[in-house]
Amino acid sequence: MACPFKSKPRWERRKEARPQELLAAALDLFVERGYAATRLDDVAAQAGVSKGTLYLYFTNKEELFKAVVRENVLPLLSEAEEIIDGYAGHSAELFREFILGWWERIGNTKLSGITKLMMAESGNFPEVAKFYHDEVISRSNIIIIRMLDRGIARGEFRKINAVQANKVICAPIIMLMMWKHSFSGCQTEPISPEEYLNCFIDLLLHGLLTAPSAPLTSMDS
Amino acid sequence: MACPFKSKPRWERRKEARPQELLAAALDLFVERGYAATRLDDVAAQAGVSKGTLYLYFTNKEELFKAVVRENVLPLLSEAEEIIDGYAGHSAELFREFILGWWERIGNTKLSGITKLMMAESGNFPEVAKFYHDEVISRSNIIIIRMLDRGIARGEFRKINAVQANKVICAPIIMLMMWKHSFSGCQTEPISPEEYLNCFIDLLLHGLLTAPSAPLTSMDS
Amino acid sequence: MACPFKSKPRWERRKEARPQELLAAALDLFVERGYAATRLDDVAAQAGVSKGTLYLYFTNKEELFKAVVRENVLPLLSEAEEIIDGYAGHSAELFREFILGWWERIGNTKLSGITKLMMAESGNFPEVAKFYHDEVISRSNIIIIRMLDRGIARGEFRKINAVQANKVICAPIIMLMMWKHSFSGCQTEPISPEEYLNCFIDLLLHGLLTAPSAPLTSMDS
Amino acid sequence: MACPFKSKPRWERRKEARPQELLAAALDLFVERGYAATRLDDVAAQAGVSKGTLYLYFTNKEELFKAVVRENVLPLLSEAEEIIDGYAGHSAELFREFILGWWERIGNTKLSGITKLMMAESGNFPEVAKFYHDEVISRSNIIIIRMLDRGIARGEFRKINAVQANKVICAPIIMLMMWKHSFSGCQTEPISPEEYLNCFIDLLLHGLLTAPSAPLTSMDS
DNA sequence: GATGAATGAGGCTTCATTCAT
DNA sequence: CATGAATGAAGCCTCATTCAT
Repeated sequence: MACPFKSKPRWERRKEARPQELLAAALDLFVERGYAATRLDDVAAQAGVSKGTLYLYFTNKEELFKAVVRENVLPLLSEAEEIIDGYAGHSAELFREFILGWWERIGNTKLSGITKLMMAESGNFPEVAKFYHDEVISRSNIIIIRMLDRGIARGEFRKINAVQANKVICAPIIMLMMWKHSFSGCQTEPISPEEYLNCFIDLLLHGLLTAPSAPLTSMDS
Repeated sequence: MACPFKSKPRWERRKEARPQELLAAALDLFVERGYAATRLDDVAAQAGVSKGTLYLYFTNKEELFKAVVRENVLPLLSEAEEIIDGYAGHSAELFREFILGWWERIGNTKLSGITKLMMAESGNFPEVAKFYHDEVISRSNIIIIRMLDRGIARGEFRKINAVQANKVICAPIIMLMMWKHSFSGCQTEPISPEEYLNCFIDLLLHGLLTAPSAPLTSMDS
Repeated sequence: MACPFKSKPRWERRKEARPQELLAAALDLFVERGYAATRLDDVAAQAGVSKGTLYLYFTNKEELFKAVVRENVLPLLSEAEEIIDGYAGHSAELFREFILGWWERIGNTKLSGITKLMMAESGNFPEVAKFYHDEVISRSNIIIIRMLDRGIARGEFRKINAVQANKVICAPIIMLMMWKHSFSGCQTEPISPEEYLNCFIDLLLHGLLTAPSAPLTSMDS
Repeated sequence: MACPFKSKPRWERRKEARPQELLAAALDLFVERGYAATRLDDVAAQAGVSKGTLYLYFTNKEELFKAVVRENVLPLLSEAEEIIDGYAGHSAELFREFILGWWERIGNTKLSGITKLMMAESGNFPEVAKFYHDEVISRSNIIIIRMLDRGIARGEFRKINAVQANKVICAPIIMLMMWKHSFSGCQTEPISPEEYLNCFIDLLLHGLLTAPSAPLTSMDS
């Protein structure tokens, strides 16, 4: 939006700036409307260029979307991987920081819309789905499973099935993103992400029961 | 499914059965492809009628969808409300039965696709979203919150914020439905719903930590 | 163009008549402008319908073109095959009748434009080219080769290589069609097809030389 | 191809070589894809310059094409005219040498693609068609007619209508060029140009019949 | 009631040409 | 001279909705 390039002539700077401007516009619109409902005309218009210009930089809609993901999402995964590998404290604290850090950098950002979009439309765009699955979902799963295994190995977590728990734990995180982009016009009392996350962390770590001794034995089956 | 028209002659029965056949076809296709991507041609074709006929029974795509929800989802909510109100046992057991019963009647059914569809496309169809929010989501929330409050009131659950916990608890349930309809072609190792649900119930009730005494005091903030 | 259906209501007759009207319009425009340069909008407009209607009857441009060929060209090939198989006279006379008959039914018709079109654009539309080659060109070649072999077997033609001669003989026939659709605006003195064909038949049967003894021995190499 | 700029420094040579490089690239692509389907981007890219540069040397696509013809085709016509005017032998031998020489210099060359292209697309580009007709076709016709008249005048050819025969004789020559560029992906057994040409010369000179006395009198009509 | 032919706006993509630098 | 970013008209195809019969 801001245009700090006034000292340069309008035209010369474009080669470098255009892709970024287009990616920013594309991110906005993909997040706002979804993949199928985003018209490339509108992306171009929002970036302040004509329809044809977009095709100078991105082969087609699919590649534009992939570029949005590469530009915005993948770096965050790398960052997360590094942080976790270097962490020294209690696994519960790691989880807490991971979840809150994720919220700060993704959940509370336009990027949450990408997650929502892919959950919503992967079925209709298999190529895009495959790309996203391979580049984002697989890596995300590995990150969480690694954290769980770390906690179990250090005796800080109960011995649970990390692969299953990964899915269960992901769910509230993903859902918080989805709610941000679903029924946003309908929520009488919108979710407070902070309270939601604290509630989630609390439940995740302590469970629901008052007494640690479970009243249900059927769980073992 | 049920056919309460036995007393009428066949051709007349057929006439009154039309809406049911259309609703069944619409359910199938909405679930398979989503709202926007479902073509009314295909709905009519799958129901064995012409496209024009569809418009005799349903004003437009939106009303068709609403009718699908009314026909298939709302009765299940009423049923759930009744069961819960009449339950006498431990709240943990109620939760367990609720979750597994939900899986049996919705999650493991085409109906899960409706949930997924609404999460995915509500943003692009505000009218539909409002309808679904008012008729389904609000009522679902009330059901779960009532169960939580019951557990707290009976001293079986910790004193948590039921409104927040509702969201957190819903999340893995909803996500299990979404995964059934997202990246289904990409999953190298598909989720086992049973294991997932057991893991969820276990975590929900017991939490993640080995010791009941939480190592994190920052939770209170 | 003429509309002899006034007694029927406009709407009812369409189902039967539409494909034919569309095929006629498509033939006209394909012949006039070529494959790539023919816009489906124009085909529809010339048939008096909207763009979308065309797609009710033909999947896409390629299928429309194939249908034009199937409707207009293939029946003529069948007819030619029958005539030749039943012919009893001298092979020179058969050739003469074949060529003049071809001129009457194809060359002097819009259909000549199809031949021209395929020669012109097969390279850019491989799928269409394959179809046309398999359905039309191969069969045409077989027809002419059969006539040549017949003449040789009956001692009426010299013993020549029928496969090669087929190509050589086809050439003036095809070229006459091509000229009709190429440089038609440039021809100061347009070709007279009848004179051209007589000249061709004469040359084909008698050759160019005054004396039957060839002055060139190098031909054998 | 030849580089007559050796006396100049390299960078200046390059400047003057630009049009040649562009023409070479244009020839390649026009021949490969046709007139309409050739994109000027590709021409510029193949010549190693930017798209804008192309417009420094050629006003537009049409002028570029004309320049390709002027550069590559017209010199060959002049050469042919000279050879024929200076020929002393039997007209049959002249024809033979003309045809084989044409094959060597045009037919068996990229240039054949120009002929094919003009036959294919002249209808959609009247300006180009007029240019090509005036500069190439008319002159070619004159050349062949002159050879026929020479043969008749010297008593070496039968007294035929040279103007018509010109067309008939051109046809197999042109068609051989067209086949090189049409259905090239479909040909199960591709044409051998040498055999084709020998067959053509043989038929042209001797005709098809076994006996010189024609069995058909209807030819005179 | 039932039909299904017809519509036409709208979306993705291409490419000859222009022009500021 | 040379560049190459930008344009925008145009073409193929889809699909919710209408309506004459």
